Amino acid sequence: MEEAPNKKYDPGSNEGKMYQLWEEAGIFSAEGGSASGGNPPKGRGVFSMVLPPPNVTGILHIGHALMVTLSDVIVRYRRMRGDKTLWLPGTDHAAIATQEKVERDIYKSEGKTRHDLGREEFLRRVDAFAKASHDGIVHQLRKLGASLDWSREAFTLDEERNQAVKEAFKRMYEAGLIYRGSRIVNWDPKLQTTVSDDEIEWKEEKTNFYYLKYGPFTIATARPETKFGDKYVVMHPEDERYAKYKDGEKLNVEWINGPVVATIVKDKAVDPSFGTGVMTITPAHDAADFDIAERRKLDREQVIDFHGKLLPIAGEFADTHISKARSLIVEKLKSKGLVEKTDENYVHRIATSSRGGGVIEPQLMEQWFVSVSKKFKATSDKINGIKKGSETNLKEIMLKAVEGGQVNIIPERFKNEYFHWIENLRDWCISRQIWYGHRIPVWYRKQKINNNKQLTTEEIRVGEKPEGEGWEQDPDTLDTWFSSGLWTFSTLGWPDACRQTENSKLKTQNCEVVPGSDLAVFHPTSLLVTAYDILFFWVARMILMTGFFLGDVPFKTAYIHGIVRDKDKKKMSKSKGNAIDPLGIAETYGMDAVRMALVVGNAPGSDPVISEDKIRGYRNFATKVWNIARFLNMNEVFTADSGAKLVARDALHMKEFEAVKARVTSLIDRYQLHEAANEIYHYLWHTFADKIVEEGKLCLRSDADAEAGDTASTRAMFREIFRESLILLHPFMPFVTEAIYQEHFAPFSKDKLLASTPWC
RNA sequence: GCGCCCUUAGCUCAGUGGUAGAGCGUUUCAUUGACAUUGAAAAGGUCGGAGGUUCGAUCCCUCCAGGGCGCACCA
Repeated sequence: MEEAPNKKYDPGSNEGKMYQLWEEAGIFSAEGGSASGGNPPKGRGVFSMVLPPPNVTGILHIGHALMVTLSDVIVRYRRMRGDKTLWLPGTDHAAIATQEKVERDIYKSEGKTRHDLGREEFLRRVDAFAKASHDGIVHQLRKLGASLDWSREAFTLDEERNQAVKEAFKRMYEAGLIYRGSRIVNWDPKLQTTVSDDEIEWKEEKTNFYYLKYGPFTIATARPETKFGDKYVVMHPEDERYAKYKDGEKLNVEWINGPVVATIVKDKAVDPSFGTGVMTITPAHDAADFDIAERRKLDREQVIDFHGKLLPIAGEFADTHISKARSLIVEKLKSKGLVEKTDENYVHRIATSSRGGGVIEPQLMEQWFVSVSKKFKATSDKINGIKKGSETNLKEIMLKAVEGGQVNIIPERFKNEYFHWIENLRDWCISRQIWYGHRIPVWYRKQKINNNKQLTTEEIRVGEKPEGEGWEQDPDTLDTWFSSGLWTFSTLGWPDACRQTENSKLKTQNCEVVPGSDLAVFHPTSLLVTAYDILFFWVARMILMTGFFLGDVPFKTAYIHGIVRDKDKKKMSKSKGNAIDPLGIAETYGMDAVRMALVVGNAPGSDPVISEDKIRGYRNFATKVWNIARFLNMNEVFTADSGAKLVARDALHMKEFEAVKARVTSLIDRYQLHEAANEIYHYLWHTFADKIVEEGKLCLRSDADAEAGDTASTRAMFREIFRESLILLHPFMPFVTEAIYQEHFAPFSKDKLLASTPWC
């Protein structure tokens, strides 16, 4: 026996068609997208978002699907509400991540390093890889149903964004916020570059803790291999035990490679209760030691080179890699009788690079930094607590923007983490010793900049390549987050859309926004949807950059979602093999089902657990909705007179449905998407289908028993509730709802597409 | 060390100051004209523990236990 046609909803044959329909109708464009045809009606606003640009390191994973779905639900809703709606797409060059990926691939297939290929050829390879990734990502975003305005697509490393980066660098440099400094940075000897504080992963390690004799003192250390240059011995000024030693006093001590002159330093940084209360310091390889050296103007000497090998200061151990040196040095110390005891169960934490897993070696290096505490004059009153013209700094801007409520973070608990992070924030090292990324827009002639020397304009230029001979560009590139920090406004036409005012004294940041430009219309953006793992990397830095360049916030609300977990609560990742590929699974169950599974039950900020079972459950729901439509169609509901007078029972159903509409609407407005989706799901299946339709069947079938008015009333009620249910469900399950709408409603509606039908 | 979060049905998670919800799983029954990707029903929870506030607490407060996370960090 043959099956009835279209018994099952077939996502495969519908989803592509529906997306094409939307794109061709131009409804995703900010100009034509809203239900009112572009210009927001009175009382309606403007709604804008940028897509957190996915890294061009490969394909999208389920976490992207989550972010895209949550965003798309809201964007589609706002569009149906009649707002002038922009959702701006783009991709991120992801500097270090992309470079590393390509380097690995090349090494695997050709056995060559980037140095073998040379900068130019290597960058060509990276660009080719990035282009391919980009194309895949764009394809995937369409598959996900993302209603993005493709006419405004951007890339963090394209020409416009490069202009923005150069301009931003220049203005910050001129304001004194970007400076070249010699500071302790996190050096990754494996990748041969600095990494930011936030890219550090701390790992616990059990190791030996050596108590060494240093003249009359005993010092404790886990890293004897760094101790060659130690000539300062530090203790707390009020430590009774060492009261007889005076600050600045010099002592001769026998040390690893012979006698050295040790200088006593009394400093409160030492904790008298830890170890022996005395330590020697290694300012070139430890941030805390460096602070002391900086404060007390002490010498600092590099002991370990950038490849992790000991320098000549180590004497006989010079050129030995630190991983091998430790045991050798301990042997020597023992033979000299300098090892007092060894604690074998010492647990401490070592810094590793989250990019490549290499052990970080703190190094004293010259790098470019953004100062988070240097004062400058505020250029606007837009952030509560900071007055125009008053002195402020980047830290304060980041703090006040959230504290004052200009940026609302959902869920609220992330505010605490954010504040905590800012309190401890140090200057941001923005230079990277890699090739892929925005080259630092600084040119030198004759000599390089250094923090002790002021260079003239004959020696340094910032911004654009200067005319004339002999200029050489800084070889480094910028931290990828420098360009993504500009994202909300670099994508909207900054700096061109923001003319600098000639007569302003605050030339560096101040500018006038060109009326009618994207920047004027859409910035600050309404909402940012992103995962909590980049709260500091990105969210905080956007607030920093926008605060400085526009005196404003980048977005009014940040909706922070979690990290997708598998059934065992493990983070999904390709390397673990537990990842669900959103597109692969959607081929089986349909993208609508994947989207619902990502939304329902996933409270803001918490980690959603996604399993194939859950997706299958919502696939069943899509089929259910499809079959409701089939049933109603069989019973001539869609061709019914929608103006029929409703009998009391049907009017009651309508009234109850009004309450559902109100709840769904209010829940979306409050970003309770997980509840909103659940509400409409329940209503459609377990109230409308199971109760109202089942009950109405009698009325439709046994015409003999029913009054004509009853039947007409029931049909009209079915038609209206179902039509509006499709509207409520559309942001969550856009494909199946549009397919049903096209088949049964479009010919009778003056609006052609469900996606641009006004919200009910 | 400072701070945050979680602990609810067998599993994974929502939720609320007033008889507890979803997905999946389990049990029973129904079914050839929307849908077995179904329907009807059932089993299953003293909402981590102990106090407190309240007419009433799973929800608010305090403490405790277990788990997770952020930041800082000691040589």
